[in-house]
Amino acid sequence: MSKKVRKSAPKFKRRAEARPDEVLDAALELFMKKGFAATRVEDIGKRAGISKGLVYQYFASKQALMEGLVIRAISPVTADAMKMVSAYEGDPRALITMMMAMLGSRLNEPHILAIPKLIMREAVAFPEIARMYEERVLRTTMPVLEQLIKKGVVQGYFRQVDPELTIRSIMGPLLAHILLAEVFKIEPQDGLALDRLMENHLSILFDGLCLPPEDTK
Amino acid sequence: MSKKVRKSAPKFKRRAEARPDEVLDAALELFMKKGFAATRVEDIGKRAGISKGLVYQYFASKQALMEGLVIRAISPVTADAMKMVSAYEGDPRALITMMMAMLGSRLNEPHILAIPKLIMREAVAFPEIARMYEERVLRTTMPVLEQLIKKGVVQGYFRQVDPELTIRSIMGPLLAHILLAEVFKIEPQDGLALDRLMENHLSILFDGLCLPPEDTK
Amino acid sequence: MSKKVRKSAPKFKRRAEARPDEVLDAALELFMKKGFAATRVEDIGKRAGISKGLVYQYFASKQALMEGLVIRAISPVTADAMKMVSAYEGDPRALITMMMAMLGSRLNEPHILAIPKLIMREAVAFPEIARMYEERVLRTTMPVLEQLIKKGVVQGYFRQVDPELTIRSIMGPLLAHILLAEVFKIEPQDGLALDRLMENHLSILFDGLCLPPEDTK
Amino acid sequence: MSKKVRKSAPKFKRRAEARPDEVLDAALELFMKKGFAATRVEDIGKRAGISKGLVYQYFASKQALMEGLVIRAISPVTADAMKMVSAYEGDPRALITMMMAMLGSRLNEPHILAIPKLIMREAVAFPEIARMYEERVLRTTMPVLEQLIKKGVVQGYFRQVDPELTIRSIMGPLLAHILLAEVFKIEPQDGLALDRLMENHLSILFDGLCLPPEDTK
DNA sequence: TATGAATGAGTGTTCATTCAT
DNA sequence: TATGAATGAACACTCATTCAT
Repeated sequence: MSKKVRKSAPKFKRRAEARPDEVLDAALELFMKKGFAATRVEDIGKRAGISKGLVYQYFASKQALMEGLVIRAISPVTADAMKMVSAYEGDPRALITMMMAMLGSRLNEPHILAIPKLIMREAVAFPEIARMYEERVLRTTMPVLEQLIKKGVVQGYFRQVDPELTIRSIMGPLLAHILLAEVFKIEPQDGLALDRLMENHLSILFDGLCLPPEDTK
Repeated sequence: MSKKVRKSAPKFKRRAEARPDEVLDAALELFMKKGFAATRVEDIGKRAGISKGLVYQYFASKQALMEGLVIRAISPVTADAMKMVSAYEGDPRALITMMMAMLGSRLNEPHILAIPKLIMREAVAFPEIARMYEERVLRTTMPVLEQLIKKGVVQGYFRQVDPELTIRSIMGPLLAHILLAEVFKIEPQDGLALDRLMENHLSILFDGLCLPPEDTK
Repeated sequence: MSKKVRKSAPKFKRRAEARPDEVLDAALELFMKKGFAATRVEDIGKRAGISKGLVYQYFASKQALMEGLVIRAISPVTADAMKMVSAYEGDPRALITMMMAMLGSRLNEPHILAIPKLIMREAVAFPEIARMYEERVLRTTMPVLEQLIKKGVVQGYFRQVDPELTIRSIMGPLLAHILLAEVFKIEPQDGLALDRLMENHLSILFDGLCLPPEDTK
Repeated sequence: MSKKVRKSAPKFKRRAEARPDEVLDAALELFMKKGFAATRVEDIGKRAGISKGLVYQYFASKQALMEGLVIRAISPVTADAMKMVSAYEGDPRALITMMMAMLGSRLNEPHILAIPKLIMREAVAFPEIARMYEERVLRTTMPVLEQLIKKGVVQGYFRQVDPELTIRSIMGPLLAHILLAEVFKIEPQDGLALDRLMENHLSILFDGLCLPPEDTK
């Protein structure tokens, strides 16, 4: 019974369509900056330019924001790229190089990069979300990439190697760099660094780290 | 790691010196399992077999527990291994292989592995800790490892490569595997997988992924 | 991470044993005065002389307070009185009169009366509690009371009447008075009123409202 | 009571006059089912087939809905019935029996019954409303009913009894039954039960519970 | 040293109420 | 007239931290 009547002048704004997306943007930004637990729903609202209560109009709970973030990020990632890859027929090295470059530049967009970073961080608190990400992203991409290696082996481009482990060798430094950069704020010349890392890395992968035997002689 | 809660007869007198360590063990276990924010100080005490209040006798705050964890983990890692490495003179490939094996087996101990994983996760909330870890661990090890590559190049074992980036190429898959395994619970045949991954990875690094030119002909 | 350190001087008190009971007393008082929904847990604590947080040490939730209230009230009511009744052998009118007097005086204690009044009010919001009350109190007392009427009929004290409905005729005005008094604040000379009501009521029940036939002639 | 939510084609033009009534119907239904506090204004609107905002066009606040409910219920009850009663001249037992029957059947209509039940429940939160109900309903009816008893005594139909208390004896079981039925969901054969209760009750009241003296002899 | 009772700041969430459209 | 987007006060509940014992 102790409801009080409004007293101060509220300022309304009204503009409903793009809101959920803006709220997700705000949530992502804050989750990244302070972590899920330390982010207040009210602050998400504030950053999205709306009130706390309106956030709940779009997302049923703070956790639903987290889920919404992942859902939104998952769809576009998967299908197209993989279709292209599985249709490719020539020298796999060219494709791998291209893909790594593309992936690198994609992951350079904070918007995209943020999601795997976020999942990585909050996976313990949200096992279902990590599972969902694995299911939808990893389970889709890994087999295709492994096929790529297998074809390369069959067609005589590569030595006999374990496809799955090789994929990990290829992707590993990229992921490790991203994740460590996240933690240790290696951001100044970030874009550059990533390109150079991948170039160096692929050159090693394809040519080997060691000097070729004939040069050694 | 697997401390049980003492409930009945305490041995003789509580060896108070070992306490902080047991508290840290408990904290580490819980921080790993549920994350820092979701772990209650009381539960840490319970797992260490003491009361909530006594935890505060040893650590001034929950955050101090986090710091204590990192402090404790940092010292032993650095010095010895690096001294050994910088003194090494022979074929760097052998040393790298050995080191990766050693690192892999060390990181297979959950006790050791937990710290970098924890830092990775909670770095956002504890920037100082991430900084401290970078300062004390990374800044010490990276230059030594880079020297190893440089020497390898100078002595004619390796091609001309960027030492820093190459270290990242070498370490990347190991780190990536560990971190992704963490998130996506790739644990069944974990130990094995890591060994095989490193073997495959180093073989690629050293020999190259591609078939040698004379075989191609 | 935004936990602040205590600043003001807290005053502790410490005295644990009788606390849950005191909390229930406070809760009962406030639930009666303002209703369940309008009562704040903090106010319950305040009235019990403790903090909000400590209330939760004893009762897991606000609703648990409600349940605790009913549990506490239920036990003493049932058994003893009913045992006495079922052992009684003489003129049931005397027993009924006595029981109504006793019931009336018991229900005059606000402590006792409050529970059925509370249940009545909040039953909609807590159907399980109403059910529990019915189960434990009504199901125990009604059959015994009906037996009393049946015996009275068998032993020639009463006319052939429906035992259950007759119990309701007997108890009805008492209950109705209590409940209406609650709502319409008929409290000034409450005690008196209730006694007089019961006396008048039982006299009517036993002798009938109408003049006896011989006086009518 | 059983208004359905209009979803599609609205008749012609909304007959705005009937709206407040429909809103009150919806409010009553929900207040009964879930209690005042647990009922959301939006749900009231939804059940009335209008929007939340429009509810506020008709009623200034949620509490005003409560008041409106009581206001609407109060008027029709009072005058007519009482006028009839005070004009009655014959054997008051017949009138009482008839009135109880009528009252019983009236109170069998959920629409009518709901108001006193609601007031009973929410009286604590709305003392003014309880007061209003007392003022307008009880203060009007009780004196008339008491007159009925007094006349019965004067005209030799009844023994010397306290009129007010006797009214309570007569009405008590009816009210008690209704209220307890409310709480404890005694609804299966409800209508029947009430009839039988009143029949049994009045028979006891008029003839007494005990066997008449001549039968005892 | 050791306990856990006690505190209260902090935050997720709800919902009555307002008002731009 | 009608809508529902928008607001923000209010409150249940948690838990780090303190301190009497």
